[in-house]
Amino acid sequence: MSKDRAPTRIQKKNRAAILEAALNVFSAYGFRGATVDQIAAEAGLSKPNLLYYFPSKEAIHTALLSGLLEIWLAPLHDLDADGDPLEEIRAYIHRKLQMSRELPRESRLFANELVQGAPRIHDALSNDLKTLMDEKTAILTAWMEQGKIARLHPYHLIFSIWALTQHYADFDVQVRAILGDEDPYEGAEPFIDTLYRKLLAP
Amino acid sequence: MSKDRAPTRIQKKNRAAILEAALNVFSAYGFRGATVDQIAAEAGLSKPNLLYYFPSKEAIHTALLSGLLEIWLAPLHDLDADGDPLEEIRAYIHRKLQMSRELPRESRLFANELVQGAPRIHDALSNDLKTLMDEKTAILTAWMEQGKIARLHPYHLIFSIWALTQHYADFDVQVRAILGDEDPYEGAEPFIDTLYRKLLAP
DNA sequence: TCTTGATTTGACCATCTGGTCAAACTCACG
DNA sequence: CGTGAGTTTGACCAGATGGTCAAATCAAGA
Repeated sequence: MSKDRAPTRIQKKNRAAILEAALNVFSAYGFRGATVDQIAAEAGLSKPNLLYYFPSKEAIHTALLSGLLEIWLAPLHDLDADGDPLEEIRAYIHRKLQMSRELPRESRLFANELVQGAPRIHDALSNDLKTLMDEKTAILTAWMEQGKIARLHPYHLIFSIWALTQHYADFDVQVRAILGDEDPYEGAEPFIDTLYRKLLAP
Repeated sequence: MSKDRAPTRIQKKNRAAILEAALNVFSAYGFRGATVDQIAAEAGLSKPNLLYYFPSKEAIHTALLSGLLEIWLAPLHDLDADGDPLEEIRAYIHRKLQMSRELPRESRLFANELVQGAPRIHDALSNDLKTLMDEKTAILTAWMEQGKIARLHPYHLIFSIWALTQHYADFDVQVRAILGDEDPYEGAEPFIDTLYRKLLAP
């Protein structure tokens, strides 16, 4: 592979195809359960060809995760201290729920990693995520002290939003086994909205 | 192994040791990520000896899951139509949260399975779980119609309880990366209690 | 104690899996 | 075109993994 040149047309196409395929396979089977052959087949490449673009299975996984982490945390990043408290939080919830609906594979990719102790993203959790959390919970705390929203444990407030929204992507099979044909998000959206409206009222 | 006789002392001990070891390993690495050698070592047996008690890796996993499913659904089973609505629900939440705290491995065992599409317990979800859900949501709906609790989508109400309680077991690493030394359940218990108190008020 | 069934194990096997490599092929550009 | 860099592949390898088996060891009742 070229040393440091700008990526060729083919490189761009194949790298993208590999990451897309890896997202499918890793999110469905976990790191250990996924095989390089499977990813290669799904990307329409031979295994050696895939390994021409990424040095190892681990490298693909890392590239995927770090590439997606930013997207994943973006909604929380957007929480604005200067906006209307209730509206900001509701917007955050709305974006998170939308992400569960539109990016369920990404959600399950992280879920797989987390359930198994996050061996490959432990650092990102303790650094990037922790920092972002501290920053945003400070905003929540300020709102609480100003009496703009109910006084609650700010960390658990965020946890609850994560839990409620990602549940629908991560445990999709279970939700659908119970709801049958009913669209999960049809009911989830108003339910969660009501929940936080009641919870956050000062 | 004996055909159908009562299990010997040794059989009892070893089967129990295997299931205990398998719970550790499967919950931490998922089905595919776990190895028979690892389970055998953790159970203090040689691999062939382990396979003398269970015919295959799959069989161990199945035995574990079906053996635990009952325990797992017990709290919901206990929800009593004749009790006080709010107290019944709060007691259910309390039991679920306690299970997350005391049986995190079991929670992650199911989480691993669910995130990956529940290939091995799909039937149990559509049958046992679905049946139990329908039965219990009927109770909730009745309570709502009697004006004893707020009118909400009963399925999503249960989902929310699952999501909020299991989050602490399943994504333990993430929670701890953020809370540091603080005991997650210390804050979670009152937070969740407050949440449902506000949510369910008619 | 002796015997018989239960238990344990070392050696082994087939398959899968991540990864390598040299050779072949393709493409873009002068 | 021709050429060199970029791309692709068949063949291959070492180690891991699930599982088998015959032989050895152990335990408990007659």
